[in-house]
Amino acid sequence: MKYNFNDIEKKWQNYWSKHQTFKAENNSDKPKYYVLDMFPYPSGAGLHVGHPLGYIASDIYARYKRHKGFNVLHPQGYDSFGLPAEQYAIQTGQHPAITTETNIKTYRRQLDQIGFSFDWSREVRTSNPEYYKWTQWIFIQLFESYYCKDSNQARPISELISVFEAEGNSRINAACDDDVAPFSAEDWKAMSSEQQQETLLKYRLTYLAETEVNWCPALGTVLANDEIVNGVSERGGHPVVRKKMTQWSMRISAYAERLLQGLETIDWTDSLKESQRNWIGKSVGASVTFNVMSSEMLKQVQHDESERHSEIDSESHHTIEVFTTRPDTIFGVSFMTLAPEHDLVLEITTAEQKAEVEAYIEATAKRSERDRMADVKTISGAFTGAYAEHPFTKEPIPIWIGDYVLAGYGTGAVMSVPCGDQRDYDFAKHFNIPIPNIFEGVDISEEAFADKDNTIIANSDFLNGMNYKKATKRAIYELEQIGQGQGKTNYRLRDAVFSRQRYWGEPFPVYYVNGMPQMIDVKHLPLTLPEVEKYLPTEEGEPPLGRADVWAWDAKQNKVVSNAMLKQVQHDESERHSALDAESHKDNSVYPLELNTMPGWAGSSWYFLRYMEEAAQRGEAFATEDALKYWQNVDLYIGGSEHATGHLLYARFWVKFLKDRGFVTVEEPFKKLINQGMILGTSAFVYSLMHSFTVKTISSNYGIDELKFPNVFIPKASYDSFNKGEFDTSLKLGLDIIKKEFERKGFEVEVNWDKVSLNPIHTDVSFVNASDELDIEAFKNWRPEFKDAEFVLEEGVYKVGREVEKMSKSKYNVVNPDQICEQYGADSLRLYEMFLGPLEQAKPWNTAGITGVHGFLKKLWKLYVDDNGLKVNDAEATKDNLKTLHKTIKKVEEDIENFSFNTSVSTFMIAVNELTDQKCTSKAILEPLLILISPYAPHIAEELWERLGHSASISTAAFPVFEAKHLVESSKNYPISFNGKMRFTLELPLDMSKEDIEKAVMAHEKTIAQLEGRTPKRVIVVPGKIVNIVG
RNA sequence: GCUCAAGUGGCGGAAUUGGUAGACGCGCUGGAUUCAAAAUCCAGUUCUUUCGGGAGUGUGGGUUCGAUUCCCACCUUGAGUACCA
Repeated sequence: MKYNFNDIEKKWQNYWSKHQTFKAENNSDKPKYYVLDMFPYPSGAGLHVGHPLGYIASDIYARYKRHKGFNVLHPQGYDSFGLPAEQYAIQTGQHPAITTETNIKTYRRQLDQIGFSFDWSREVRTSNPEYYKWTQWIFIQLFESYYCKDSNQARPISELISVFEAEGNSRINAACDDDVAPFSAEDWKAMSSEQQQETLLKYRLTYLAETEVNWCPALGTVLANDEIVNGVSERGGHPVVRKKMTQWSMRISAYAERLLQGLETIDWTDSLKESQRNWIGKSVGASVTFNVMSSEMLKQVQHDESERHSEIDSESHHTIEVFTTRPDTIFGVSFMTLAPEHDLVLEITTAEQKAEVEAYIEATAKRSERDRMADVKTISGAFTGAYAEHPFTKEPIPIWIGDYVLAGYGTGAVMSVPCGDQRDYDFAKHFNIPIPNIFEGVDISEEAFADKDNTIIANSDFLNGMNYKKATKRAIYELEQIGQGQGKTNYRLRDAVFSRQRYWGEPFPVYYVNGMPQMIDVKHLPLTLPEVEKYLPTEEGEPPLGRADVWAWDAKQNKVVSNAMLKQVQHDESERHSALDAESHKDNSVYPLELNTMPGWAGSSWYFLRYMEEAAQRGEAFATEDALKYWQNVDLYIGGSEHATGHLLYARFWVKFLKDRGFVTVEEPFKKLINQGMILGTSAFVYSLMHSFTVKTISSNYGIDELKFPNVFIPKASYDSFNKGEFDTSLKLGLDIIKKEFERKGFEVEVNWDKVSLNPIHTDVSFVNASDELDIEAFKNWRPEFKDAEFVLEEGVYKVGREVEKMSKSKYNVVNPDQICEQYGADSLRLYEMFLGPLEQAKPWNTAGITGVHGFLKKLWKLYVDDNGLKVNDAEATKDNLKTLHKTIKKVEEDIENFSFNTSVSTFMIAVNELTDQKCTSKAILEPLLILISPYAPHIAEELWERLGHSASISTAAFPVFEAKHLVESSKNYPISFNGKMRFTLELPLDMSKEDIEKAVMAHEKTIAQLEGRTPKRVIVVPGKIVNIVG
C-alpha cells in the first residue's frame, strides 16, 4: 500500500476539526501550558513558505506538551486592522472589512492544510467590534489612571482628584507633563471645569498633547521614523515635514524602570533584551543647574575678581539645566552647548552675536534630520556671546550652540567637558576653546579620555585624587549643598504617540465638549467605525473619519448620531448671545467625536489575554477573572524579532498597567520568547544587455523614436567577466543580435564598447528548474515587454544567476506552501521547514531538498505497511531495537526541550534507517516511535496509529519514557590519538582499568607503527572517552 | 561608530559540560532494476597524496595531553541602533 499523503492529510484535518481535538479547557486537573504565535496580518498575498516556520515550531511544542500531559492552549487569530487593506480601499473603493474577510479566508485555508493544532474556537480578529470594544475599554482605563511614583503603580485618577481637592498638588509624586505648575486646594477649586480637565490630562496615562510628528501632506498622515526613507515617504516617495499636532499619547515613560527591571525576570534572548534596554536607554548621572551671567556680573568678573559676589542682578536671571553622566568631571567644563532649538538661545544671545546665531539656527532648521545624521563628521556651531557661571569656581563659561546637541534628549543642553568627551573635544578643537585636563597622568593632546573606570581626578578642588565613583558621589553632594544640582536618572524612552490619521483602525471612544476630551461610558461600547464614501483624508487635512456623515455623539441618548445634529448645535451656540437657556434646548447634548483612530499596536497589545477566554464567555469582560487566573501568562511565545521594540514593549506596558489596576495577575505577559529566523528566497536573475549605439544612417522606414530596443539576455558567465572588464563571445553574440535588429530596420550603427551596460533582472523562480535552467517560453509569456526577448544560450540552455535574498513578492522568489503540500504533503513541509536549520537562524529555502524528508516519510510508512497491509506484529523487541528506540526517545526529548527541531528530524531519519536495517516489525518499538514523530508529522502518525488499532487520536497518547538500561554498553570503541590527532580506534571493554587500557594500546601494532621506535612522553587515558599518546 | 549574532565540504547544517570534525539531508559520481523514464535499492563523496600518510572548522597568537568549543588581537558577513551628554 502506497503512502497516499494527500488523502491521509485531508482525512485527519477533517477529523481534528470535527472532533475539536485541540480545543483547550479552562479547567483541568492537568498543568496548564500556553503556546502562542505572533498573530499574522492577513495580507492579500497569502502565505509563503517563510511564514509558517514559527507556527510549525510552536505547533510541535504544543503537541509535545499535550503528550507530556499538559492542558495546552494554542490559539490563533488575525491582526486585521492595518494599512494594506486601507491602501487597497483607497485605490479600489472596496471596504477594508471585505478585503480583510477575503484575505482571512485564504489564510485560514492555507493554515488548515498544514495541519496545525490550533484551538480555532478562540480565534480573535482585532478589527472585530466585539474585540475592539475591549481595546477601547483599556484605553478608557488608561485615561482614568495616573502613575503614582510613591507606590510605583498606576492608580485611579479619582484618587488624584481627592488629593487636589484636599491639598493641591504639592505633595503628589506622579508621572506627569514637565509644565505642571504647583497649585493649592484653593487654586484647584477656583479653576474652571475646563482648567481642571486640562490639568488632569497632564497626569493621565493616556493624554492629549502637542507632539512634533512627521507629517506627509500628500498621504495626509503621520509617518513613523521607519516609514521615511531618505527624507521622503517610503510609500510613494512624497515629501515629509515636521509638524506639531494635537494627538493622543501613552505615558509609557512612567513604566521605563519597571520595563527595564522586568527583563531580568523573563526568559528571552540576550539580543532581544539588549535592544529593549537600548530602547529604554537608562543613564544615571546628575542634573546640574548653571546660572547664566548677566552682562553686569560679567563686567565685575573681568574688572575685579575679589568683589564678584557683591552684586547680583536678579532681573535678567536665566538658568540652564543640563543632564550629565559624568558629574565627576564638572571642573573640566570649559563651555556649554545648547541645541539650536533650545528655548533660551534667543534670549541670552548678545547683540554682537545675534546675526551669527540666527544664521546658524536657520541653517540647521533647513537641514533635515537625515542630513544631520548622515553628516556626523562635520563640526558646526555658533557662539551666543553669553556666559554661564561655573557652580563652584564661579568662572565664566562661554555658551555655544551646536547641532551635535539634540533638543529631544535630556534638557537639550550639555555641560561640555572636552577632556572627557570626544564630541566636546572635537568641538573645542574646531573653535579653539581651551581644553583643561582634569585627569591625573593622562595625555589629552590628541583625543579625549573617556574611560571612566581608570581615572583619577585632578585640578578639581575637592574632587582631587578621587576615582570616578567617589568623585561622582561627592560632586552630587556638593551640588545639592549649593542647590544647583542633584542625582538624576534619565531615560531615552519617549511617550508613544497613539493617534493615526487613518480609517482602518479602532475608533477612540472619545467625544469633545468645549475642546476637552470625554470618554464614552463603557456600557455603550463598542463605538464602531462609521461608513465613509472615500478612505482618504479630507480636503481640509482631517483624517478619513472627517468624511463620515454619521459621526457625532449624542451624550443624552448615548449613541452616534448624524453630523447634522452637531451643526445645528454649533450654529445655535454661535448665537447664544440671544440668552437662550441651555436646558430648554433639546439638541445641546450632541458633540463631535474623535477623528483619529488607534495605531496597529493597540489591538496586538492585549490579544493574548483575549485567547484565555472561551468564546462563549466573551461578552462580559475582556476576559473573566477565572480565565486570567488559570492561564496567567504565555509560557512560550514565538515570533519575529522585528517586534523587539514595538509590539513586545507596548504589550509589556499594557500588562503592567492592567496588573496595577487589578485586572490581571501577572507582571509580564511572555515568560519565554523565541525569535524564528527568516527563511530567505533564492532569487533568479537574467542579465539584460544594453548598448547605446552610435547611429550613422537613419532609416527612411522608421523614425528613431519608433525603434524599440530589443531585449537581449546573456549568460551569467558573460556578466561576471564583463564586471572584470572583459567581453566574452556570448556578449559579442548578444551585441550582434542587437546590431542586426537595428540593421534589419535600416539603421546603420557602430558598436561602442564603452556604452555597453548589463542589468541583472529578477525572473520568477517558478520558470527555473532544479539545474538553474530557464524556461524561456514561460519567461517570454510572463510580461509583454519580454515577448520578443532573445537569449544567448550556452550548450542549448540559458542558466539563471542565483542570489539569496529576503523572500518577497517584488523579488519574484516566493515559494508557495500550497504547491508543496500538493506535491509532497504537509508532513513533508513541516519536517523540511524544521530540517533546514536552527529555528532562530536565517536560512535559504531550496525546494529541491524536500525530497530528503519526503523520502524519509515513505521509508517510515514502509516500516509499518507493505503491499499486504500492516507489517507490525507482536514480535519481541530485540536489544538493538530497544537501543534504537530509547536513544531516539532521549535525543528527541532533549531536542524539543532545547527547541533544536532540526536535529530531531535527523534523529528520526537515523532511527528509521536503523529499524529498517534491523527489519523491525515489533509493535512494542513501532508504537512509541509514532508518538515521538507525531508532533512533527501528525497526519502520517495519526493514520498509522489508527491502523495499529487505536480509536482515539494519537495526540492524547502519553510520551514514551526513556529507560537508560537499554543504552548500557559493555565495550567502547576507543579513539587512539597521537598528540591530539585521532589515528585509529580500538574496541576495549568499558570496565577495563586505566593501566590495562594503556597496556593494550601500547602493545597494539598500529601504535608501534605510529611511534616509529620513539618512547612516548606521556599517555593520557580517559576511561570511556579517549586515549591520547604524547610523543 | 556602538551593541548583539555568526563564520565548518559544492549546498543546508551536526558535533549539548574541551575528548573520533563533517552526523542527517541535498547535490554529485558509479552501479543494480527497467525497452526507457520515474520511483526504488547498493556503493562512494572535506581537501591532498608517491596510497604509507599529510593537512583541515575566517586569519594570527595563547591556554591545554587534547580546542569548531576557552582566552587575546584582527578580518568578514548579518541584524539592531544611531551625535543619548
